Amino acid sequence: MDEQPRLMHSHTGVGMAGHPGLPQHMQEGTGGTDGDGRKQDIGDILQQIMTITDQSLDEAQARKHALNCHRMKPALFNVLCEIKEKTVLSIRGAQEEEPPDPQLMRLDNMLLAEGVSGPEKGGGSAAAAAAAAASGGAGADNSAEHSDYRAKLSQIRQIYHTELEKYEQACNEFTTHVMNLLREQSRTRPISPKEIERMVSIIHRKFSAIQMQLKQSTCEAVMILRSRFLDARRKRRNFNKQATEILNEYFYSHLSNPYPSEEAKEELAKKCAITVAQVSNWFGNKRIRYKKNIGKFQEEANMYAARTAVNAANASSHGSQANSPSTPNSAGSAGSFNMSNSGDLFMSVQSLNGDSYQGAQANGGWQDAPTPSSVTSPTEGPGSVHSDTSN
DNA sequence: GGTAATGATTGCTA
DNA sequence: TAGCAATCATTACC
Repeated sequence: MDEQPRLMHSHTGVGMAGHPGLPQHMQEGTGGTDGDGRKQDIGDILQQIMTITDQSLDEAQARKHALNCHRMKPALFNVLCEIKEKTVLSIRGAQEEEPPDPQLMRLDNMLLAEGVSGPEKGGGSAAAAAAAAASGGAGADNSAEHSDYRAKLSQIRQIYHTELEKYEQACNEFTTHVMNLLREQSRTRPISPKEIERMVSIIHRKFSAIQMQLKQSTCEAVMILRSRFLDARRKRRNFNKQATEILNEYFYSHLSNPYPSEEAKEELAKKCAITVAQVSNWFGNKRIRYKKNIGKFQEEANMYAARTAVNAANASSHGSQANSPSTPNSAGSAGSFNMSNSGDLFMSVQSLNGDSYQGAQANGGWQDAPTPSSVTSPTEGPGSVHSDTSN
């Protein structure tokens, strides 16, 4: 603001006539008496402006009014505006041409993808569906989780839009205020419409920085929500009874070597409607918990052994009726897992007969257990179990 | 609310 | 890289 007197002062010495920026009507007739008169006018105006601050308020007001009504005032303001454009504002102008902020673009894209900005339907539920699919959760619980996720996302969306509206309103109000102020001031100091425009864009940039903060916080909130939704550990569900039974059946029927092959894991996963990784986790947990407390699992082991024995017996009688005794995979509920004819079954039956069910433990905690394929081999019999335990 | 059970994760090892 | 051991976090049950 204080640059104005300096500008004026610097140009008073040069003289307005003949100045490259001087409008035609101010430059014409510089050689005649009319031209001298105009020079005198401009000199007077500038002199009055320069001394206006030395005067009392009333005097200054009166002088200001007189200046405003002066016939040369519009021309003088034009010149001053042009000078301003060519000096200070041109430097600023060069800095204004900035590419769109990549950070802001990322935030906008994310908010759009998550359904926070953009149309109400679609993004959010799509994200929820994707998240649910990624979590690997099954069936009934998902709908409740979805609605919970959507409700929370909707809350975030609502807060975001309310805040955004507030910012936009505040920005508009402030912009209007500044524009009015500058228009008002343009009566007493040289302010071009271009300069007002520039000021508006500066204000908008300041407010968009605030908007970016809002977008960033919203993105963070969505990220937290998503991570909570996706975090399987928080949303742990016990496997259903049938799945646990299938896994236990396999475990106790392969007690001498409870290490299912990849194929067996896949088969179990399919049967239990869980992932292969979950099958691996389950067997890992089961092995270690069984080993730590065999006594506790004794009853469970006996139960599954009895069940497997019954299944094997049924299958055997059924097989003899069908005249096909050499089809090991047909026996028992475990079907393709080949639980009949295994050494583990022999051990289980032994335990039913009152023997201690320590066979599996006797092989050194499975440290020297044979490979899964050898255990599940149809040719394997009780003898192979003893060879296992002998290790 | 306390506790056991259980599925998942992490760090380490062979 | 699979498996072990410890641990975490949640669920189920009392």
